This record gives sequence, structure tokens and C-alpha cells, in this order.
Amino acid sequence: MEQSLQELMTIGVLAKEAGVGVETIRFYQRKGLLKTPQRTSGFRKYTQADLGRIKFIKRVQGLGFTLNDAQSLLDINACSPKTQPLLEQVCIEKIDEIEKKIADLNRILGELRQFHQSCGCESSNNTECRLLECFENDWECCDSFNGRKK
Amino acid sequence: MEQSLQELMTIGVLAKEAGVGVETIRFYQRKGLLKTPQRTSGFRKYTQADLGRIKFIKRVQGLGFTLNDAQSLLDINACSPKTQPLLEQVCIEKIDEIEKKIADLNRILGELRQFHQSCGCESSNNTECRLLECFENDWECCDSFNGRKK
DNA sequence: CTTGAGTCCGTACCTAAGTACGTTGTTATA
DNA sequence: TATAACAACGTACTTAGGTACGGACTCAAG
Repeated sequence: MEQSLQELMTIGVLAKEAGVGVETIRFYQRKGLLKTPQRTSGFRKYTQADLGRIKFIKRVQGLGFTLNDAQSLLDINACSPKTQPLLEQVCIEKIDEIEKKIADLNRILGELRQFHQSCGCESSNNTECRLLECFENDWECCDSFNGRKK
Repeated sequence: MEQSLQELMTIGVLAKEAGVGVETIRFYQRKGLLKTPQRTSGFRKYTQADLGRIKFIKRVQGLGFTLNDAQSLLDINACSPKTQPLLEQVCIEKIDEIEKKIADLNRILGELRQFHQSCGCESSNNTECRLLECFENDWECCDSFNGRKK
């Protein structure tokens, strides 16, 4: 727990550990995603906590959240009786948001599959079918495919 | 089919019909997504075909494709035995990409729900629990929750 | 003690997909 | 005929999330 007992990392080591670039860390600091670190003779020194923070950021980012979202999550951070209602709300909002995103992607996926079936696969290899016409006909352009949906 | 028989649109009309901004059309032209149009006394004049092209672009864009993807699709355009494998590949890649995205989102949704259950709701109102610790412990940070999963 | 690797800083640049701006030219309408 | 509305052009700006550059320091190894 004592900071003096922890080994401190330079920015380069932290970058390597976190799998990001040095510039990215400076960028995160400018953005306020990382609090300004301790320095020894001008050099930034980081703790394991900073590493965890970056990993957390990259994790939620990989899940489709923006850096601003990550910031909000980090801002809440403590879930005590005091902050719990706020955290509750953010959670619910995020869950909602993700559910919407999934629904959206599923819709797109369906359309894409139909496009693929009707225009992009063997089923159309005996007709010339123009993409723009396919699109205008709601991806139902290829007679060879009509009537034999699986 | 004869161009002279079609009514030609100004850029403003085309923009309105297509539901995009005038600048967007000029931008698409610069990008090569729209071929350079005919002009009368300096003004761009567009056909129904151009309208279809823009609608197509907006549609595939809505399917998660980039403008570059749209360009490729328009370049392929004809889906004949010759071009079919390429189109097939583009489709499959996109479908794959979206499926991955959905799977990812489903995973985070699960995590987020678990986090919400274990950290964000009343079940945790007697402990202080930190998001980063939750994350590092795979969202199983709150003793009050452990052992009573529903 | 020198050399090279690492770090500092500010600033500029990058992609994607546009949006906005300022000036000049054209056209349709009152 | 005057004037508003629209078009053309090049350039700059926007957001997100970084990446790169250049000159100045500093630190560790030989």
C-alpha cells in the first residue's frame, strides 16, 4: 500500500507493460485519464495502480466505449452508499446502450446476410446482377435465389 | 435511358433528395465516389443514377461499411461469376467483423450486469468497492454478493 | 567521460467523414 | 432591374484517438 515500497516505473516501462505507446500515456495524461504522476528529476514515475488504470481503459475501450466513457467510469470508481445511486444509473445507462448497440448490429447482420445470400454467393452466378439494382430491390435482385430461401 | 430525356438536378436538389448536405456531395466527388458530373454554365447537373449511387452509399454505410468499402462495392458493381468471389470475400469479412463485435458486446454486457449486481446495487451498500478492483477480480469484488448469486 | 537510449516539451500531423467559411458568379422571382 | 437564393471554389475546421518530430535533458553502461 505504501507508495515508497512499490517499485516505480518510467513511462517507457509502463507503456510496454500496458501494451501502448509512450505518446499514448502522455496523451491520456493530457486528457485527464491519468492523474499527473510523481516525478524524479523531471521523469514521470508510475505505480502499479497506473498500470491497472490503463489496462482498465483499454479494456472498456475494446468493448466499444469511448475514452470519455472510460473517464466517467473512473470518475465514479468508488461505490459506497454515497455514490451508489450514481453508479447504479451509469450502469443502467450503459447496459441499455449496449443492448441497443447489439440490437442494431443484429439488424445490420441480418441485412448483410441477405445481401450476401442474394448477391454475393453462388446463387447468383448465372445472372448478371448489379449491386445498385439489388439495393433498390431490397437485396432481392437475383431470380435464381428467390423462392429458395433456407 | 437517354440522358437528355431525364430531368437533371442541381446539387441542392440532389442533396435534398438524398438527404445529405451539398458539401457532402462535393466531398464524395472529390473522393471519387461520384464521377464528375455534367455541367451547364458551371453548375453541376445530376441524374437519377447519381441519386441511386448516393442512396446506396448511405445504405451500406449504415451497414457498417466505410466510404472506402462503399467505393469497392461500387467498383465491383456487377456481381458476375468474375467478380463474385471478391464480393463474397468482402461480405464474409464484414459479417465476421460484426459477429465478433456482437459477441464482444454480449460478453461485456454480461460483465456489466454482474458488476451492476455485485457492485452497483443495494447488495453492496455495506462495503466500499472500487471499480478497478472489481475489474481486476473479474467483477467479483463484493463479499456481500459472493455466494448468493441468483 | 563519452555515447546511446530514454525522457522531456510543444507542436504538427494523421484518418474518417464530413461541416463551415468567405468570396465570387449565376439564376429565378418580385 | 434589383435582390434573394443558390452554386462554385479552395481552404480551414471538427471529433476521436492517437502518432510523429525536433531539439534539449538525463541516466546508465562501457
